[in-house]
Amino acid sequence: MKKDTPTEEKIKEAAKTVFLAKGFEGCTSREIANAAGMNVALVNYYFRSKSQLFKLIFQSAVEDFMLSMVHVFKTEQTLEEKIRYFIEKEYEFLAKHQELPNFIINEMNREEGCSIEHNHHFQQVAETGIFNDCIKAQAAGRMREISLLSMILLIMSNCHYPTMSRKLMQSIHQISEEEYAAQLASHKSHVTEMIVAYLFPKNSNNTL
Amino acid sequence: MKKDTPTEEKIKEAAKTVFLAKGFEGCTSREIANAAGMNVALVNYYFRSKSQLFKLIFQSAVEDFMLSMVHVFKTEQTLEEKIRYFIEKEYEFLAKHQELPNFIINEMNREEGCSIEHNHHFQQVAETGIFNDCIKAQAAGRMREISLLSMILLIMSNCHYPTMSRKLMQSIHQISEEEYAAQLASHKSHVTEMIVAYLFPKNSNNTL
DNA sequence: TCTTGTTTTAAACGCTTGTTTAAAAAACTT
DNA sequence: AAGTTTTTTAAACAAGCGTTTAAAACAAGA
Repeated sequence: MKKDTPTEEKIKEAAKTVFLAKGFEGCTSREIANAAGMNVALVNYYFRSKSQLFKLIFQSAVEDFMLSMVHVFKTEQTLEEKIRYFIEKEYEFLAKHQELPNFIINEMNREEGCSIEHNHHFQQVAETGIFNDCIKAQAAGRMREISLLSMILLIMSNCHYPTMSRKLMQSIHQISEEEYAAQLASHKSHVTEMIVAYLFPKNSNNTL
Repeated sequence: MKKDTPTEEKIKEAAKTVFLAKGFEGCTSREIANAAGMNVALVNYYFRSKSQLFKLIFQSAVEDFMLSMVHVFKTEQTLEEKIRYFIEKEYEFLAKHQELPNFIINEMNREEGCSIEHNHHFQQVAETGIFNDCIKAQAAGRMREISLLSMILLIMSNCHYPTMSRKLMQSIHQISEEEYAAQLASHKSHVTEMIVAYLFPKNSNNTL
């Protein structure tokens, strides 16, 4: 992997910012070039086309996304601790990368949109052994019988949606950016306790 | 409210389909006109501009969205029953209008995007008394202490996200549209039990 | 049937889009 | 320093965009 030129790097950075904020169709090549302080032609000189550049950014966004999971699941903890820690880290990560879930989901839904490179990333997550741990825990009766998909959906839904619907919720409840961020912090605890209580029902020390 | 002409109606219908599928920036005036089998100029003749037409569609989408809630909350049931029934109806509704949550959330996030008309719709939901019921139930200790925003987030997250992330989840788990739809059905039960168990912790008959 | 007003059409408008070009500037190489 | 390659530039390209126009087609009343 040879090093990128400074120009190449600046364009990539600008592209990431602009694409994440506005999506592929919501911005122009010139907008990206301006954000990078470069000539428009350089976008095509270094990346051939707008869509080629987008694919690059999209793949790296998916990578960011997945790597934050892998890191958590590699730790030495009980399954329940891992899930608690994961939700914690996910909220932390999403606070820094607010547009990421929407960006990925939109792009996947778009016609002629990018697809995720042959589940290579998901493979990495699987290799942490997290899913095997779940299956074992279920067999031992320590964890509720639930499909992996459902489990992932439960966790993702309650982590991603609150960030994705930020503007909608602010509008509905008439609250500011800061108030919403504060609400998210307490929501995170609810989410954690709710999911843990549901997935590990034997630990019935879950009152108020 | 005077009746629309057939042409006007056809364009609106086509616009709803196209806008919901591709978003404002993802489609063209000509695309909408073609879908309606009409001349491009008619879009401007009847609706002045593409964005004016979009605003119309957006507002009606928000209305659909909210009215499905109002209907459920007006029924005569206990709070717990209402929430169960709501999740049931919401999954049913979303199966028919898959693009709706993404459409609204995207539009709210877009710069220069539409905003929701001064919480008029949310007011309607509030008028069903559902929120007062919650506050009362919390005061009586029948319901967990949790902010209204958090409660709404819990329910919305677990209803909307599974539909919104359909393509992403299919790609990750390598399953077909039909398989995913089937999984959603069983996921709905998990979501219902999990949320009800968390919101009404005294009914501790929630084992496996 | 002629007149008036409305609806529909094809064509054009000016502008922006992604991309290419050909020349200028800068950076290496020997 | 001269020659060669790489990088950057301003300008242009065709295509597509939202919108307007002016004429044609249609409808309704007198």
